Amino acid sequence: MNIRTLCLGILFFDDVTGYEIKKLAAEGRFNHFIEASYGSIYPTLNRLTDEGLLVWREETQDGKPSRKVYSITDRGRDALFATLHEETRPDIFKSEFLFVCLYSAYLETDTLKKLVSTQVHRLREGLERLQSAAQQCSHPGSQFAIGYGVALHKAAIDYVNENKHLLENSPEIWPDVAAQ
Amino acid sequence: MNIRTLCLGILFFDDVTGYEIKKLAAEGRFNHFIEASYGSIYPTLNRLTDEGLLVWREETQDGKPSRKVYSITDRGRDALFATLHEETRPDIFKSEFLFVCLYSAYLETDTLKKLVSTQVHRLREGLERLQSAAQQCSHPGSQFAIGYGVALHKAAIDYVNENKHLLENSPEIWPDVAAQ
DNA sequence: GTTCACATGTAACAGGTTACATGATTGG
DNA sequence: CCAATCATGTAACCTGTTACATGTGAAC
Repeated sequence: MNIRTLCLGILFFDDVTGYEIKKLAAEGRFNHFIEASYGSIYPTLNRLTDEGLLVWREETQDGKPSRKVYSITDRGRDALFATLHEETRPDIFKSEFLFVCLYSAYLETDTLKKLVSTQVHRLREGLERLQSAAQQCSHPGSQFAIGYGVALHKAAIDYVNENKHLLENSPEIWPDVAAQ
Repeated sequence: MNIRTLCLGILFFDDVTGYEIKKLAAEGRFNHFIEASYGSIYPTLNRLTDEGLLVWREETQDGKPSRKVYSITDRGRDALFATLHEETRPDIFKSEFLFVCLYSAYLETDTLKKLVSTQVHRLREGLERLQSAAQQCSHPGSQFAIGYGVALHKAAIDYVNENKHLLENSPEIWPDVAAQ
């Protein structure tokens, strides 16, 4: 999913600024399956505007800098839906955590304990973000997508808690540690 | 997880060729959380060799082209373990499937049915790949990592099967479809 | 005879990120 | 006064993919 489609997709729901797109991607209904930086968002918004898929208006606010609020155009909606009808590419999952786990038999108990606790902590944070996003979006597609994330986060937390002993006791390497 | 570390990580377990690294990343114990193309693997192997982290030998085989079999050096192992001790970056999950789901209320029933069946099909394939990898790797770290993937794939399949009605019936848009 | 699996590699390109640059206003 | 939040943007860089280029031998 590229930044271009993300911008169109967010602007389909709401008129927002580049700044807010980053927030929504990090915290809103998109939070668990997409990411974006300012360095990609702002140039993309300008390009989409040049192409006539977006328009913007300047909004002055007191107490805050003025901002460029973008809206999607009819042509923008068409472009979005053309993309939505293309065949989806497979999901991408990358995990440094699991990579390190492969070498658990060769790592110190402290390293492994920290690795696991960091992962569980991140999963719990992710779960909380999802649950707070779920309260803000009532419409069915978003509920489905957030529910998917919740289900996977819960499954991951449960799995790690039930199986972390496979990592942390390494009888081949530290029999004394395993014995305690 | 970059290709450099992937190469070192695979070569820690076995002496292999660039061609096999791609296969292992796609089918072996790494299959669900990493990806790599030849265009990144071959230049990386050459660079790691220049840096003294790998060595290679030519193996002639009858019936097949000769091949360059790489081995990790002591310095390569050191570099790998230095990386394994760095703080892991959070997992990355990207899903065009979930993105499209957000717009379910605006998509045709056929499009949604195909979307869901493609996703379930891919998840089942992924699950099979994981289960066949599990049979090949007995050591604890790999079992943990593969088990994590299995747990998440199963959770995803269950979630989609139990909740796809949220996507496919869109009463706001097609009341007649919802009524049947 | 042509397709498949094996095998290695390059070059152009795409799609990002990171760090930098700027600046207003609020709250501690 | 300093940090944080809001707000926009650029430029250099990095990492990796795609497409191309090449070649062997087996199986059908």
